[in-house]
Amino acid sequence: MSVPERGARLAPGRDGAATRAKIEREALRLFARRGVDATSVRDIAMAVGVADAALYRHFRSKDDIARAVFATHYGALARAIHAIAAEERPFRQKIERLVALFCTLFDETPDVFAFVLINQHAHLRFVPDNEDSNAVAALRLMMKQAHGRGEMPLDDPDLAAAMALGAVTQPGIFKLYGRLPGPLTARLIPLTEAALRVLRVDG
Amino acid sequence: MSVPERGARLAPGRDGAATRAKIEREALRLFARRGVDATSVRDIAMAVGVADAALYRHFRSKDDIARAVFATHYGALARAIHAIAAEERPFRQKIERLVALFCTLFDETPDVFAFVLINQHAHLRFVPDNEDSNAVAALRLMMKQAHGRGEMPLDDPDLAAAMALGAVTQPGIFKLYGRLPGPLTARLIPLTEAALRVLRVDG
DNA sequence: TGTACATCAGTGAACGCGCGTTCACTGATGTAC
DNA sequence: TGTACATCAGTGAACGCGCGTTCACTGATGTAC
Repeated sequence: MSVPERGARLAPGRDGAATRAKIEREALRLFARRGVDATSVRDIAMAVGVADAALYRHFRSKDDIARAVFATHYGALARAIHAIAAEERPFRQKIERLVALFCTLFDETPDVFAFVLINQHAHLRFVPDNEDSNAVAALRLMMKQAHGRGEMPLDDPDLAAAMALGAVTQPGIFKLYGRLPGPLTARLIPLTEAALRVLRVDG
Repeated sequence: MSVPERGARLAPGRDGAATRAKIEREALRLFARRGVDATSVRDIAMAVGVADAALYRHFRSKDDIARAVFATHYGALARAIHAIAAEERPFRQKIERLVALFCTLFDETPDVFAFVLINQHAHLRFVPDNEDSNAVAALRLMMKQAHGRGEMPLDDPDLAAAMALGAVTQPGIFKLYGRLPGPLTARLIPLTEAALRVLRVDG
């Protein structure tokens, strides 16, 4: 057959795209739990079930793996925020949806949350400052729009974004340390309320 | 002389306590800017102006240096917060003083802020959970007290501490990334206002 | 359909580098008598 | 005060380990004619 059928059986571990995806998945898991530096190339290879050298068929270096994992998840977050910003709704509802997005992200994929949070310091300087790649730029845009439309009184979009973001993510960090029990989604109402009050959008 | 006078001249680099202090100082600077893993023992020794092996006269290992630096500054922060919590004042004023403390800390010693922030993940699990060693425990106590006295309505001290802490520290992180210009002290009023509103202490 | 060749995803072994740490040693300062 | 010894803060060289990465090679799959 010239074109492989969907789901065609290949020799075990011979599907390149699947292996690459598995490398990203296992690397995320290990990076999130131990940190990038404490995770060796051999650790990742062992988790994937291949020899160390096989990783270099899919990525140019260990750093390349870390960058790819970060770009994937941080970019997805940025686009999700940007999509909410672009919706036709009152600002108040956008904030509600945003807080729900963060809580869901945290509860369903805590590894993504932990990895992005801890590694932002290392990677953020290489992320372009546009709303489709940079979650913070997307947040900033949302604040700027809301202020321009008279829906939010704070006139500094960066400060507004920082304060609201912190009020929501810091509880996530506390949860990582075991200081807050239960799913974050259970705190949806107080967290949304806090974000709205920081931004002075309440009544 | 049997007891060295204060300020007595020793042979250059022969004052043990001074060298130890300088190691902690230079290690903090390097750890804050590059991270612990990216800083080698040789880097620290070179910054101090001694041979690598000399560090081992003062610390048992590189990790011991990192732990000492973290304990020093994180402990000082915890005690400062605890001292504010213990003052005889209205809660509102305590929050004002707390936000001022964070802003001053950030503006005057950004290396301390960056180091503690980035390395909390690695060290916090070894910090005891009492108000004199753990900044978060001190904050928690302050929230619990305020709620007990009817000065702050939120009944979950951990969640309250997390949300207020995040609203204030995240702008500091933005400043580290160059997203917020000028000293943080210049934002004292909006930051205090944000913290008070998160905690529903405003009027 | 068969044959020859290219490509692709994998292997195991090795390489060299930088790292944290240890070693034997030095010389200045402190202490005992 | 002088002498003998202990302690302390430093040195330069070396060690071994684990790391990221490279290498030559293998065998399965895809492609051309």
